[in-house]
Amino acid sequence: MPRQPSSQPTEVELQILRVLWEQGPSTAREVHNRLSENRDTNYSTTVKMLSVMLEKKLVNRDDSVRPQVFRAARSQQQTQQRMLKDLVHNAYDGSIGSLVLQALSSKRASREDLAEIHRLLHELEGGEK
Amino acid sequence: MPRQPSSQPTEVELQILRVLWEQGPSTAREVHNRLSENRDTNYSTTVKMLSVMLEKKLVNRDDSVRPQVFRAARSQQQTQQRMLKDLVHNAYDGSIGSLVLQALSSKRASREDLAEIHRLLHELEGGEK
DNA sequence: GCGGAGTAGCGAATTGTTTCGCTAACTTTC
DNA sequence: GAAAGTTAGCGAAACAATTCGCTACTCCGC
Repeated sequence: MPRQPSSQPTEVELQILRVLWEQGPSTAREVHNRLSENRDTNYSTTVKMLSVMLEKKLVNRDDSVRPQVFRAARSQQQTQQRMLKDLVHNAYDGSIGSLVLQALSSKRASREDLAEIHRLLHELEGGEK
Repeated sequence: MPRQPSSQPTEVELQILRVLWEQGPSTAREVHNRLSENRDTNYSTTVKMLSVMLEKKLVNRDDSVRPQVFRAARSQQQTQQRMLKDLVHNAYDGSIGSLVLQALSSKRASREDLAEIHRLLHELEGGEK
């Protein structure tokens, strides 16, 4: 019996998506240049990954220009959201709270983040009757 | 050129680990029974997965008793911690704060969780001079 | 100690991921 | 418009994850 496809971007795919999120729509060459700063990888591989990701609809491709331009199909936020949800579901028994608790206690967030979190927290608590 | 192994438990492995965390040290049969409540899987598969996980050191096995008993090699907390760290690193550019913000704003945690988070937050803020 | 039931494990098949060599097509430059 | 460089893409190889059939082993009750 076959196994079910994961639907989540893999590690390498995520690296490519991050490039696209960071520097916006890019050619294969541009993606590759950025990517090869951190990983030792061949241009062919980058192109292939992009074509695989195109099939999975993780990216879009604009064929009307040369060279072709790739875009992330989903925003970073959407993708994070989904991955986070998956993690909570798979590893935290669905409890966001316990994830947050662990995140906060394990390492420290920046001062600004803490303030922001505090603000948001008040809002949430206020929101509840 | 080969690629590097992931080091993180996969989805199925995680399911097995969750069984072990929840019901403690268990035989293959016990793991399987629990597992097959949710997924349609063969006993052979469970045994194989356990043996793969043994090689990866995700679980320990006590051979001195029959049938053999499996234990999770790491606690749920440790595992969560590591997965969380990975997610933050791979998808959130290392910013725990932004993960927490998203977690809190996207869905709501339970009332108790919120209170707990609030308490912890005070502590953290107080802790910083 | 034999037969049946459950346990342990190997090895192969299948699918998914990542890699890159090689070729073709297209662009630019002279 | 030919040579040189760049881009696009296919197909195969290497490896990882998941599945299960089949076999052998262990243990129990008789």
